[in-house]
Amino acid sequence: MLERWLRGVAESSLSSYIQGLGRTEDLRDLIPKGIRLEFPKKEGFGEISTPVAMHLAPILKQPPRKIAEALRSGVIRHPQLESVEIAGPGYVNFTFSREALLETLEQVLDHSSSLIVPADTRKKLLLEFVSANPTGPLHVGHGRGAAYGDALARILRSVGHDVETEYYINDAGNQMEMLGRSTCLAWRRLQREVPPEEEERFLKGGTPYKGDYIREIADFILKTEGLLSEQEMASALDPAGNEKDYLPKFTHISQSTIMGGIKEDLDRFGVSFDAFFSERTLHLEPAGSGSDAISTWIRRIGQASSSLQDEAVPDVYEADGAVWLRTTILGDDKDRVLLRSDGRLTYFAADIAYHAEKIQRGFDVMIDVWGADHHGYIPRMNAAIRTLSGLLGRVADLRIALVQLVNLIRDGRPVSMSTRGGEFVTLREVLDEVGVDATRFLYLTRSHDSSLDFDLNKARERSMDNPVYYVQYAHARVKSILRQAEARSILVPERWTLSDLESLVQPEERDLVRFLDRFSYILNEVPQSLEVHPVTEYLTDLAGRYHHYYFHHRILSQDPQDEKVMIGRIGLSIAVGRVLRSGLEILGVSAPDSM
RNA sequence: GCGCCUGUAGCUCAGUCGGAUAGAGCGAUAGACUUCGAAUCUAAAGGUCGGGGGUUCGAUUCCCUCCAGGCGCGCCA
Repeated sequence: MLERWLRGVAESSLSSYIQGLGRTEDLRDLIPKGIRLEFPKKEGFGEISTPVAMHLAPILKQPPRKIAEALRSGVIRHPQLESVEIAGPGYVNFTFSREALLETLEQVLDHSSSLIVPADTRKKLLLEFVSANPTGPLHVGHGRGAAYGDALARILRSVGHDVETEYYINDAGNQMEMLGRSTCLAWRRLQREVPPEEEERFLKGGTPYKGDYIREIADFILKTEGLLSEQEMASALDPAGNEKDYLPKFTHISQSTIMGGIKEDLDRFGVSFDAFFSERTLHLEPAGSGSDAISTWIRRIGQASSSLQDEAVPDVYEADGAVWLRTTILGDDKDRVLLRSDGRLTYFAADIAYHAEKIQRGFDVMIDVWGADHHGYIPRMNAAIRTLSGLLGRVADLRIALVQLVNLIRDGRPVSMSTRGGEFVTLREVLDEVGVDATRFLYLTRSHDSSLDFDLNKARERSMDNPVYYVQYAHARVKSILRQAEARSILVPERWTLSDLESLVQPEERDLVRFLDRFSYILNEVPQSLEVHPVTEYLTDLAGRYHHYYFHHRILSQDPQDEKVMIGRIGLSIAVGRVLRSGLEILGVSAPDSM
């Protein structure tokens, strides 16, 4: 809040200085990135600092200290600032007045005002995440994507954006058939031995899905569908025979069972989606064959592009009996097939259709959260988006966030995982073991772009290795103090005024107040960076500062003479509690009143 | 072979799209509960920012190169 204000006055001060030099450019033209503001960690460099004078010096051909001086004289008259100092080669260090800081505290305590200053422009965003294939339960890797995507959605909403979240279900293609065959085979095994030749023939040389969940589904089918005669079984398992009747049934039951389990897990994890989008629906349209089919198909998606009806789609061509998209123009290794020579669409083609659909729904920005193993997919998707932009006549903005691997650690050793072999730790198992709060928080302590070591032993510990408890404890501590105050019948103001807070004079108090003010700033950085971990880091830091304060200054005084001081400190505590609760909620973590 | 991510204290990691003396936690060391919750706090210790070049007034940050680890390179999804 103070940061936002300071940015404004600094901009106008520098702008008038630049005009005074006889230059016609806008400040934004000279430094497109804007004025850089920093929060110095060291004492003595002010509360907010800027090296902007050094950035402008070579552009304006003026000495940095001179620019700094101009900036200083332009802002110093504001009562919000206690001092503005120029240091070193040309840093400008701002220190806020006590009144300005107390006013921000008053705002934090005002329940009618939001803790968070909204972004300048409200955008319509579509956030797609998790999108795990419905061929098996969510594992720890999906869990990280779920925690990240959900927290990102909450943060983007908290700063005022209009966010829709979506889960793309890959319910088409070979994998679904293989899923059906896998459960069918397992179901068969529940009745009698299956000779290897029969298994091989049935699976058509493919690799079946394994794992307990396949057997459980088979068991479920056995219970609901019963046994079949040997003759019926034989036809059910014959790849050339009766599979049309049986296989879709197995596929359907398997998929809906797995998807139901995924939704249960997400629900328990506190992750919700506005919509689930089925890939299969995209394959129903259109008919046709060859490059003509893909063109009409893409056009049908882009109904807005009526002017293109009879033109060839750019970058789409036919070769080797298949239809290709020229993705190499945007750095892909090779062009990619859209329509196979057998007339079926590829996964990529469907994904393009899906994104075309997104674009037409009118989102300003699409954000896709993918597992890191999909990074090779980025160039072709960017190429596709470019083609779609031309086709649909509007520029589409796609941002892709890759979530790196999760390494589970137990007893100091990595837990080996292999999805193919059905050996993996499910999200559900982790939630059973360490709980929702710790799991979510730990997933968000590192940048999504770095691989994460998830230590199951430490996740269960209640130590500083497990910062979720540290933060929750600070919140519980605030609540505990308030309970004490109530028990002692201390009169806490319902509506806080500056005079209630004037007693806050300690350096630790000032530090806390200005740190509370930074909450909004941290959240407002997220839409650009798409990084969520600064929020967990901020909360951990805030909790630490409060614990520190608590140990050095008694909040509830024994001495009735100190009532004024006590009220101020209670106010500060309430403010810390509000920000901690708000921050934890934004991460999808609970803020218990007692632990 | 090519591409993406990573390499910072013993360990796990921050480091704000080039800025001031590189920061936390854990672990190890020494301390603090007759007082608001010790799931906490305090103190000191710990660094050739993977190696080497380059650009710059200034590089952990940008460029090149090498080394190490992870992941990916289908008319699979």
